[in-house]
Amino acid sequence: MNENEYLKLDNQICFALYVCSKEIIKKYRPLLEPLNLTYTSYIAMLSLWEKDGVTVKELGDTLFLDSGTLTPLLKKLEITGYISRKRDTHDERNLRIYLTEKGKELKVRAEEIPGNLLCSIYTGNYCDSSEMIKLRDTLHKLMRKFLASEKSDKT
Amino acid sequence: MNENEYLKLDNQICFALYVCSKEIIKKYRPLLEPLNLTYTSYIAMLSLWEKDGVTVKELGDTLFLDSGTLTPLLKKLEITGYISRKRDTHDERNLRIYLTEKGKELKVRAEEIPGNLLCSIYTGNYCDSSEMIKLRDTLHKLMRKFLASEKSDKT
DNA sequence: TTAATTAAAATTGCATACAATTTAATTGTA
DNA sequence: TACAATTAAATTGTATGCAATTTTAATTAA
Repeated sequence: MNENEYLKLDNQICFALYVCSKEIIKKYRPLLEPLNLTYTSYIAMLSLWEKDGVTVKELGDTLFLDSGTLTPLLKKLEITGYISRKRDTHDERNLRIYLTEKGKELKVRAEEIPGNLLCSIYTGNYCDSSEMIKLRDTLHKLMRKFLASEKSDKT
Repeated sequence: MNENEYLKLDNQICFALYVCSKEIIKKYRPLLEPLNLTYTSYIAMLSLWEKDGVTVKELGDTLFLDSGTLTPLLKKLEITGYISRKRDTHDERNLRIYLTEKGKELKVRAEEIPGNLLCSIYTGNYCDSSEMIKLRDTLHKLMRKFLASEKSDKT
């Protein structure tokens, strides 16, 4: 690849990631709207369905989001009635997020979403399942790198 | 993969794309700041360095962005002095974007960015170059799918 | 034990993204 | 030729994202 090629849009991995991420998120919209969720609140719920009672900090570490994004998002989820926000009794700095009954019940309705979404992506013969698994694994390797480099930033 | 697994965050390809895209864009920031560019204005410049004189619509098709995002972005690039915006003489609906001399000169300074960025991602032994090429190819397949599905949306 | 430091959320300000609507220009058609 | 339909930008409104700062609580060190 010569000098000039490096600036070509087609060679930018980040641009491809950016486009694919945005386009898939657009496809989530009609599936999430009936549940009163946006994509960001959806991944927050996914995380909480796996483990709730976590602090904003812990949730942010999992979702790669900071309090500037999470605070208003979680306030809305509380208003919608899916979660409650309570200060930790032992350390008042921590705000802990708990699923409400309504929030727990939502999981059942959410279960059909991944399948519906995959339908709109997989169909056709562009990508087979093994290629998607390989994709996910490569991305997870990258994510682990970001986690590691964030730690070293603090040093 | 059983029912419950589908909602696990680790199995969401979109979440992995979303995180990787955001984290890489963060790494661009310090490299782009000296050039007075944000990530979005950077990809707009990348596209214009390949081909300028295009309409907002054409640029939007290339970047997967709409006029709601591009109009304010391009106005800023015009103020910075990298581009000029001129209505097409033959069809006044079209706004054509041209690089200024300053905008063309910027390309030289931008040439070191892809290399610097890759350094901050590749280093270590998590991802080798062939894996990144495979990643890019898979993402390009997905992008072509999005293009195709957008066309069919209009039908 | 108090002052300095650290830590977690919240806040502020700026830059996207995009759906939906509006405005202006062009095209197709009766 | 009028006029409806279409098209391209721009505008409006909502929801992020994140850097930087502020606020409050807890911890550490003098």
